[in-house]
Amino acid sequence: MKITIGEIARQAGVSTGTVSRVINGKPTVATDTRATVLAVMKKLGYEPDPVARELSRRTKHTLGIWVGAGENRLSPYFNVIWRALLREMQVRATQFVELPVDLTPVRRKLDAVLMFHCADIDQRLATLWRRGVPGALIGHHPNISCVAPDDMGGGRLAAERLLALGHWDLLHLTVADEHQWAVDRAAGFTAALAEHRGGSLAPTILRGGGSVLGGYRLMRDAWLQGHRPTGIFCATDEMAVGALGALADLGVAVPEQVSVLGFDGLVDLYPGLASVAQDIPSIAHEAVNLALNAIERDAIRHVIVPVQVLEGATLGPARARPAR
Amino acid sequence: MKITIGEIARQAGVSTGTVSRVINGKPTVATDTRATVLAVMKKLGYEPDPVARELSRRTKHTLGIWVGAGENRLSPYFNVIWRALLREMQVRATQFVELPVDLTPVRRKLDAVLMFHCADIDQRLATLWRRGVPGALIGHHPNISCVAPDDMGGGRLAAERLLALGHWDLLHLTVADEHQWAVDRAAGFTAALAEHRGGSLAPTILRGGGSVLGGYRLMRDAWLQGHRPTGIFCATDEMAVGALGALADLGVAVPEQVSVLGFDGLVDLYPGLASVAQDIPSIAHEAVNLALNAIERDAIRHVIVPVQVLEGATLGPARARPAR
DNA sequence: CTGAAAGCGCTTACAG
DNA sequence: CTGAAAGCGCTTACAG
Repeated sequence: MKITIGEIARQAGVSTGTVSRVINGKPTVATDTRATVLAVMKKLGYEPDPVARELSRRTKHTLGIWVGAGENRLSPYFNVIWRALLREMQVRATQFVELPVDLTPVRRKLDAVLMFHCADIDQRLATLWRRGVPGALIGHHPNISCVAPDDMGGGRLAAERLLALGHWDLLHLTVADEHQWAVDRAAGFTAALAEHRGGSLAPTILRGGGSVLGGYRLMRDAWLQGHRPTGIFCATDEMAVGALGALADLGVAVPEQVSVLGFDGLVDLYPGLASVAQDIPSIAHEAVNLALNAIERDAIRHVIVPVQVLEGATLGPARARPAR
Repeated sequence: MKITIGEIARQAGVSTGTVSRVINGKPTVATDTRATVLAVMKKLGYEPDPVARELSRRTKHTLGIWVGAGENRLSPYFNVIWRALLREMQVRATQFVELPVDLTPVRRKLDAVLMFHCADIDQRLATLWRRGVPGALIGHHPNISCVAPDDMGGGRLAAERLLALGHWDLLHLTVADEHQWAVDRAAGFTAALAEHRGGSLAPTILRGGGSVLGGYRLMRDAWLQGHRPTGIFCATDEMAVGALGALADLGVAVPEQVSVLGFDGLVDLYPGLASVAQDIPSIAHEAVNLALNAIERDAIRHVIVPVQVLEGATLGPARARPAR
């Protein structure tokens, strides 16, 4: 039998109204009443039915997702985070609508808008402000609640992992466009290498397209121009896949001759790909949280979600350093 | 004011129960009563509230989506169809769960399962049959309701479009794996070329990986081996993007020297890409329909959704044929 | 701080 | 074939 609010109320000896209040964190509940109810809920493993909540709430929450014009909606990363967002909203039974790039004709009432960081973010925030719609952002901005992966820390982790494997000639492939995440990943990587105890190292940084083909071309051209790195850190897994493709075409053995480390954690992209993984479910969870909180005009919060290195077959010890 | 079932009932002069019955297509409604209600619904632009339906339905429908082990869940195509499916289920307020490759440990009751065609489809159908779970398939199979794009017809359309532009040396890039859709696209393409009034043509067919990189390599190698087609038909847009990348690297002008036509209609993948477009929203709609109908043990149906050629900048008239 | 009650928009036995 | 009524699982004024 599905366990409902009524059952909780019965076992806790209170009314369903009170149970509802504790579920929704209303302040008007006595501390010990709250404790009792919470205890019963936990004991029974109760979870509110999102469908019922949505139906009974007078004003339904609908969240708009506003994707920038430049965002590649077909990229694997976007794919994964999009699914995570939808799943999150499904759990909360929140309606969502994907907003067109041009918001002008949208008449529908939006309770809040979730955005990805994009070039014209300031303009977008102004638009929302004008319409009085609160929002949250996946990315960085001082004037709005944000959530982002720890790009800088991830860059450091990448460096540390490669250093631990003895790598001494590092290449960083990243995107030509000035994305904050790309800047941060490169900065973290560079900083950690500079601080290396075994002697300060500076990576070669090459910039190009962020897709598989971009990574392919960067890697191929770098190799043909004589670059012979021991370790390669790519700003995205897509670029890493491209780089691996180029290395394969060039007959370079991975990881024997060179190690490759990606960023994002989309290991399904390539069997055995090592990557600095984002915690995408957490990012999605926080993002929806922030957007929903923004409806209540909560304080602006900035959340940084940790990343971690996923080991893989593309990572190995560095080849020996030639005697100087 | 939101328009509800009660308002319809009032204006149609019937009870809400009756309105509900016509909404749900129950047979026990008089023909003219049904007509009246339908008319009022249309006049008011009424749409049932999916949340309310879901809540009041005694047994909630939950649809499982069972993705094959070999399916690339990060591909743009999968991406798009997945989103279309979720949107469809959102509209119907149907719960959905993504099923693990191994169904054995799944205890949750599934009302129906939606699958993509995959290598071990027979085995999967047997599993469902054993568990008494109905299903539907995106792809082809005689024993279950299916929906698929018109792959064969799309192959023909591709040929006809290229012939109309005067192309006379055709290359078809496709996947090495024996997917039914790939077989059908190639078959339609080949058949239409063979029937060409200006004289029967046979395309060169090259097989490789289905990704961007696969298309890149096939195209590059073909060109380096001396192939000089006037028109190229790729079995997927991803391959087309790869082929375009290779042509760019080789300094071949598109469409002046060679035309490229993809398949799927994911034009966001590459600005100006011409493609035989699938009607993905319709496919998703039909798929969810079939799965839901399967719950009622409806007859097996096979639906083929039409495709159409999307023009684009990668398509142009063929270069002149050298005198023989 | 808390309870009793109405209501969200639909569906579905139960009668007739 | 159709209506009246109960109910899905919650939330929220309204009283107290």
